[in-house]
Amino acid sequence: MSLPHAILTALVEKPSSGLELTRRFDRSIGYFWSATHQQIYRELGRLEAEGLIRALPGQQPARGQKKSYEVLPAGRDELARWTAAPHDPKPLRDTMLLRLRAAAVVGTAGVEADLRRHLELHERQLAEYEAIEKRDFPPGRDSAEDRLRHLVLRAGIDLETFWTQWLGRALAEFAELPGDGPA
Amino acid sequence: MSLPHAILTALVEKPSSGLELTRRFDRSIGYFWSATHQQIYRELGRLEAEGLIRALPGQQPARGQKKSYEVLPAGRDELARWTAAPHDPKPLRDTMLLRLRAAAVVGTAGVEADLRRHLELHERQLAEYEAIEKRDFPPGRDSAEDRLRHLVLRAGIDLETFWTQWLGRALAEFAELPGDGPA
DNA sequence: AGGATCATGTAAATCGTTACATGATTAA
DNA sequence: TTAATCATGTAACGATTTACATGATCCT
Repeated sequence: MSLPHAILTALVEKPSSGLELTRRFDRSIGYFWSATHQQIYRELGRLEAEGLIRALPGQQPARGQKKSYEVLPAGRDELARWTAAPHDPKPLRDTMLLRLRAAAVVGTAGVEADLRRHLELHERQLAEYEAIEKRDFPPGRDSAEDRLRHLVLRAGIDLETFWTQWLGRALAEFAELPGDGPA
Repeated sequence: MSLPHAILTALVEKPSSGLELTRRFDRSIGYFWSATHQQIYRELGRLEAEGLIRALPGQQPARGQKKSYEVLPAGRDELARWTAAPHDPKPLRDTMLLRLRAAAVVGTAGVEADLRRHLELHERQLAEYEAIEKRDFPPGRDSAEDRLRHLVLRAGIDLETFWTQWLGRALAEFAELPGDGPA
């Protein structure tokens, strides 16, 4: 039940159309919450029906016409309520870890190449986050919003750092391992 | 499409009944792939229908009767194929990070208590993983399977370490922040 | 005999992904 | 004028979650 609140957050930050939201969910928002345009349009419809957002006035609702939304007071209240409410952390679900556990019983053939590919992907992501940090959070300027957003970006940086280190360690292990046998 | 392969991995490690699998998905398997008993029973049915697993012979299929499964050769082949195939890493989706981003626009009231609660939960999880590491992976003994399983556990330990550190930093930020205003 | 727990399922709702459909705008 | 792209959707399916249902076994 987080997608509607991700959209509310994005719209409070800046009223947007469905496609603009989609773009933002591929960039900054997407660093901690991803969504496709199909999810976004469906959810925009629901949020509007519930009276939490509304289309900006002065726009005809024709298909193919741009339609921007803004958050209504009820939407802001709901977002504040959700943000303050306790939520349990979700258990981890990671395919690569599962594949390594599987490799322990069916053999390691083929996994190493994908470990290397993942390492490259995470290194690229890490470099992108660090560029954003340098650009958007220079030392000194620190409003409360800035510090919170910087904190979120730090989580992304630290997580990508973890993955690059762990994948490096995994590849080092593979180098020492015997062949591809099922054990 | 990873749940069937998580179940195959578990069953290759040791043939089990649905409830036994459920218990294992609350313990070791669950450290990187969680599943409820409803998912597990449904998937066991599918895997059996596809001829990848079978009920251990010599058991009547009555309701409420324990029924154990083992992996057939076709199941082991499918698991090896899936393990070797490339998979893209899934984008991050984390509720706490989203809530902090939301807090930047609707105010931080109430979040701090849950940050503290999460910190405790992650500290407990980290302690549990470290106890397992001490118990199951003493230095010296290192078969190929052991090294791979240890690697997976290390990921869990490092991830929990990241969270405890990041949550600590977040709480330190909150201590320096002004009141609960929407910015 | 009765209740707790073990064990296996069913049903319904929501969420997420993939594929497809359709109108509007812009540029060759 | 036609092709590409912008923009908004629909449809279908699979995965996940929550709630409920039911038989078997064990203990008192």
